Amino acid sequence: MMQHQPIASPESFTTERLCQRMLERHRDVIRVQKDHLAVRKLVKIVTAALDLSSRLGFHAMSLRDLSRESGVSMGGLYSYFDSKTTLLSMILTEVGVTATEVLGQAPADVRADPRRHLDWLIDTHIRLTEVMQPWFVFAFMEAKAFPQPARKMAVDSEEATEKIFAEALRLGAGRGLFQAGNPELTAALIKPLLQDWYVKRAKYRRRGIAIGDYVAAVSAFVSAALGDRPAVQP
Amino acid sequence: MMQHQPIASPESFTTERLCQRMLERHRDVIRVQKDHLAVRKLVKIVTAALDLSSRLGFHAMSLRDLSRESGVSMGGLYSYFDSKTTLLSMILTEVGVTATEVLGQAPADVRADPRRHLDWLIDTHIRLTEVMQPWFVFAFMEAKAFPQPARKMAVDSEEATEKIFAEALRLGAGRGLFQAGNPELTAALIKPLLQDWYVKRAKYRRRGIAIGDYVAAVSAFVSAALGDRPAVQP
DNA sequence: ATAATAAAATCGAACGCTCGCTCGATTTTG
DNA sequence: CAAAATCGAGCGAGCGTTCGATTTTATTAT
Repeated sequence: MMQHQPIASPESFTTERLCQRMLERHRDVIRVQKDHLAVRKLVKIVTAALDLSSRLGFHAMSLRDLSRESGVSMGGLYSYFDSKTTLLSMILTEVGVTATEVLGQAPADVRADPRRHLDWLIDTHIRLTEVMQPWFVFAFMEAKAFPQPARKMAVDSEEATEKIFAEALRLGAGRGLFQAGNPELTAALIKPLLQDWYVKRAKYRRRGIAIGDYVAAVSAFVSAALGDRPAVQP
Repeated sequence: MMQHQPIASPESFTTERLCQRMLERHRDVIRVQKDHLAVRKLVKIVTAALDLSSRLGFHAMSLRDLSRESGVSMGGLYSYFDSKTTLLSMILTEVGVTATEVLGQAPADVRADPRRHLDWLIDTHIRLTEVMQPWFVFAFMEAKAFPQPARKMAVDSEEATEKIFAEALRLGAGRGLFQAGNPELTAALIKPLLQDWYVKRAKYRRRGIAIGDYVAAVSAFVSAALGDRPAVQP
């Protein structure tokens, strides 16, 4: 608990840690008091919820399904949320907060160089969504079913990410590194390239494309589009 | 009925025509016999279904919602499908078939030039999904809820589209027009750029980005990434 | 034109079932 | 042995679906 925590890298976001953060954030709703018990069950519940939702969608998942799959009784579930919709919001919140937090944490020296910053953003985004794949798919697919406040948060989180990209592009264009006539539009086009990795994860797995290949491909694709000449031996 | 039909352009796929095709394809399930009556109601039902689904998802839409919104009674709905799942499949089938059909119809002279073919594919894909936006969003979002056969069709349709892109890329690379080391992966990266236009349609509308701007941006982005130098005055 | 009529299309109340959710009884924990 | 955590049967509401009654449609006879 008190141990020193390194700067959060994508890999550090295990389900366990995410559920810990979830517990802290929703202490008012979660009625179980002992942390170690609460986290242990939360992991079971959230894991089952993400799994069931990914198969048929959150709405199609009944709480009886969730109870069976997680091994927590119907009544027990309601010690962790006060409605099915609250569970939805809790998961989404965690995704939004984490994404914004991680992507805003580029080291100063990386941020100073727009070219490196862009590569760092691409790499970090893809690696984070790889580690939290079920979470991100959930947020992406169920976003429309959110209650108003959570929904706005999802949109804001998406826009925040795009802003970070647009800022790096603008800075790079200002220094004559990129041809980015319209940084906002270019950032908007980079986003779906990153999202495809988790939205269509099964496709890339089927084709045997590893995460490193994908990062490299997106990175090359983007920098070529920006007018960066690919690195060649002199 | 007997009138001469031009080569299908994206714009020709009105809801009315799509429902006509839907009727022909599902004559065995649809119990209404008079075509003009059937098409008129199908338009109402499908329009309402796409609208309601886009708001909360297909599963969350009850048939009472659909009945109210479409103006067709509960019993009446069941003259047009034999289960809620069948309605889902009917809409998906129409999307898959139409996409494959339209994108495979590039004129011979266009197909002969990989550069033009690529631009044609980008332009046609975006314009088709613009005209059929609710349909494509539906297929994209509800794909996981499909019964096995319809689901496979969705995946196949997606792969078919990508194959057409990969083929053009391979041809162009062979002629030394593009740097496309891995046509499959490049095609896989182009796809989400096209999908973003309909999946995040609201975002682009909010930002005042017109379809022509988007087509141009994707086209420029892709050809830059492929090593095509942007056209400049000599 | 109009009225009569059989077929087609439409309707909506009713059925059985499953849903989200609650709460008193029971088990586990420290 | 309290307090905390967990359980699962039971509640009312709303679901997808059905089906006999009713209205609309297209055709025929006047």
